[in-house]
Amino acid sequence: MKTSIMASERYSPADVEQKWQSRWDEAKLFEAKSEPDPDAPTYYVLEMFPYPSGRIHMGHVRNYAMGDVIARYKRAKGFEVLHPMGWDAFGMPAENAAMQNKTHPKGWTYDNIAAMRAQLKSLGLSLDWSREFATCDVDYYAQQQALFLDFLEAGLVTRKNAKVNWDPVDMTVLANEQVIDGKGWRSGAEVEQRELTQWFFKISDYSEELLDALDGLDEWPARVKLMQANWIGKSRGLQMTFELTEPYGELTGLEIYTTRPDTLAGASFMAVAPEHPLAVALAADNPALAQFVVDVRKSGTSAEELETAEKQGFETGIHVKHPLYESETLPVYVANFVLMDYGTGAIFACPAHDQRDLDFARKYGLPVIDTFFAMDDHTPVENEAFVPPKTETVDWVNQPAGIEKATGEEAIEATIDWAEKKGLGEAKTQFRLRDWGVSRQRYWGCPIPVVHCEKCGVVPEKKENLPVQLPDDVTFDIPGNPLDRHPTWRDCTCPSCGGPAKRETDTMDTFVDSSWYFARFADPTAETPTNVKAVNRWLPVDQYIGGIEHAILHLLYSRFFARAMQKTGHLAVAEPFKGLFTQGMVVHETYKAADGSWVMPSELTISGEGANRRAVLKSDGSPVEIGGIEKMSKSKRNTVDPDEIIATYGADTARWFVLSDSPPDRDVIWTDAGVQGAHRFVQRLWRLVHRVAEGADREGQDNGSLALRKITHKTLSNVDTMIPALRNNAAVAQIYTLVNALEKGVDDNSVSSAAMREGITITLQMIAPMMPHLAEECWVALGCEGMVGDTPWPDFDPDLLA
RNA sequence: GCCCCCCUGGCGGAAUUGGUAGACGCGCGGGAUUCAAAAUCCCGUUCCUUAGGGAGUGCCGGUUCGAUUCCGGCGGGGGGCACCA
Repeated sequence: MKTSIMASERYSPADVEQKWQSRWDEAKLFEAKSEPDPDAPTYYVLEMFPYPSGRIHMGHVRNYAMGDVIARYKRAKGFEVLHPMGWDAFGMPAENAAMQNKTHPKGWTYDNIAAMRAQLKSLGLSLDWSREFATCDVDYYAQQQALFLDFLEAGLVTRKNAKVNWDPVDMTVLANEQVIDGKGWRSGAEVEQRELTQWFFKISDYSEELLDALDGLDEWPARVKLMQANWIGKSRGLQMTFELTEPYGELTGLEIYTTRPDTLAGASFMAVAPEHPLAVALAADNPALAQFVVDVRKSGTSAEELETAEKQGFETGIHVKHPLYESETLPVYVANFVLMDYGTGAIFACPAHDQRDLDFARKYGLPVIDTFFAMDDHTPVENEAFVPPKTETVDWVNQPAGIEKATGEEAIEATIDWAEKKGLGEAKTQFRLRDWGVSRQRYWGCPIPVVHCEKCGVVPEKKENLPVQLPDDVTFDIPGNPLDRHPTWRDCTCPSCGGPAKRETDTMDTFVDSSWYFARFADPTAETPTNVKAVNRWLPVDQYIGGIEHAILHLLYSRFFARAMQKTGHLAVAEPFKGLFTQGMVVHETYKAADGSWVMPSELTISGEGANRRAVLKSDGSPVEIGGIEKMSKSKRNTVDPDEIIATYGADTARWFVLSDSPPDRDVIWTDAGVQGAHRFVQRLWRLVHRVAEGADREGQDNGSLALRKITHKTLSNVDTMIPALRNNAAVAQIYTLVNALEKGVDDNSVSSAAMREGITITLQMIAPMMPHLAEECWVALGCEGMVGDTPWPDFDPDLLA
């Protein structure tokens, strides 16, 4: 059957794209085989799975288009490819929607998934939909509960008290970023600091390993590794005890931690955290101190508040001996700027060399000792502390270890040695990384599978009793966790003594759900968390792609989880993601109407250019201010709906545009002109293919054939290195150059039909990962065999590269 | 405050290891086609210029036969962490 299409006819994506999506489906082209050829190399490409908010946005289009290029390319290269999709489906938005719209989180979530699945399918992604799951599927969270129990048994989970932000109206714990100006972001209620017993994963046991193993991740962006290293925050210092001048009860000394023992000679006072055992003990007998502790606690823990919070202290009347000068003593304060959960919760303060200590010293009239550097231009410390440089050599005076000329680092090491020899303290490595608190006082999450028994205490649920399933009959008409007030759900039998008991009503942080989903994709129906054989065949993920905003939490938690799963026998590898790529955002200009409201791009007309660009409302022609280029967001109304773009130009144009303009790790600016340019190329290629097809039997003069073949193979060689490096913008530019040459060859009839056909065929194979529908349709128009999506990647001829 | 990254035409950006700066696209200018438009095609497009050239990758300096690329300083923009002692 031959369809005759005139070269003047325009390519119509609407007619074509769905057809090819169905054909790929029918051929099960993208399903990873369950019994694969053991000799075939495997490749696991994964994009961070979406939260089912309701509709996809351009960021999704970019993310999934990038992954799809790799997946289709590797497939053509002969790899057995796993490219799955799922849904990060638990979380607060579903509950907020339930409260606002009187829906049920479950219905809301699954409706959203259905809508977004259809949208994703319209993009023509080479996804293995047979492996799809949502983290709120009972089958998934049941296995997550099994994992939790295994972790608990392996000593990777602990239960302890933690200070949290408590919203007394919504009756829930809030994350720091949900506290705005000391008030709950939803309720507006004054947030309280509460101490609650919470479940924690002991990620801090792995601080050293998570840090060291970063070195081995050579396919990760250096930036992400650095951010994780900073977050883990390893520091070396001295832990030492300052002797009290007279014992307080049992206590004879105050243990502190410092990373700058070299500044010991400048010590002027001591400070302990309000939660420090010494402070607590003193407060018991001292109402003024007790009141001080309460006052200090009232202030929030958010970043902004801490930044502006003034240093506050309470003089305890207790003193310690100065370790260097027998005759001197140092007063001990309780201070709001000392953190209980870092180091020992107590510090020695050296105001001359630490800004915080200086601020405190000036406020409370404490001495500032700045005489122990023989700096040439030594100026006395006033209101700015002098921080001794770590890597520059300076002259020291009165240095405890007797140092005279050394860098800060050398001085620190020498002082630690000195202190160890004198028996004052010992070298100690501290990490900033804290244990991961996973308890959430929420309904729409994975129930923590433990039981509270009056007789036995906290008891893990038995595995055979899993899953602990969320009840469907809950209401959201009053604040708080519906699980807490459910009439019967909490009632259960103690797995230990068989007596009556109550279920834990906290659910897990949704970051837990996303910390192992990549392993579940290897066999999403396994009756254990992972099918060990399958998971070890596919993992680690060869190429993981997602936003930089997950550089720390999600990626670090997943790295911890892989280790925990390794320890509990669910996984063989410690690092889940071999290659990582963090893509930039899709950004767009913003527009503001005269009344200050944001205006959507589709509501206005733009004319002129440069300084003369003007925007007016389509409705009434009133002027609109053109604002900055920002991340697409609903609040700024600068979004472009993928559905509309697909309806107007087709999925291929949208994909081509987000892949072409900007380097993949940078932001791409969405512009109408850019999309039209991308679409212009779609039509150009379509016309070119037909001109070649129609001229197939016409012999060219052939004097341009060799030159064209050289360009063809050079382009192929370049694209072949650019696609695996995700340098799609560069690959696109290469393809443009080739297409320009092909058009020229057709125009001046200077190329043999064989060389022309080779050029156009290779072009189609190169664009197939990016614009798969167009490539298939052109493939047919040229009369090529089978589907281009099922055709091996072409080899370039090295002889033609010179 | 600490840590890190970036800076190339009107715009997004190319330039494999230090070797022809500005590929490719967008925009813009001119032209062709058209009754006209859309669509399409062709030519031009870093700046200055006395038309022979000259300058040029944020600025100043250095290394080098040669620097967008390496080193030092300054300026501008962006990001991460943050009372972490």
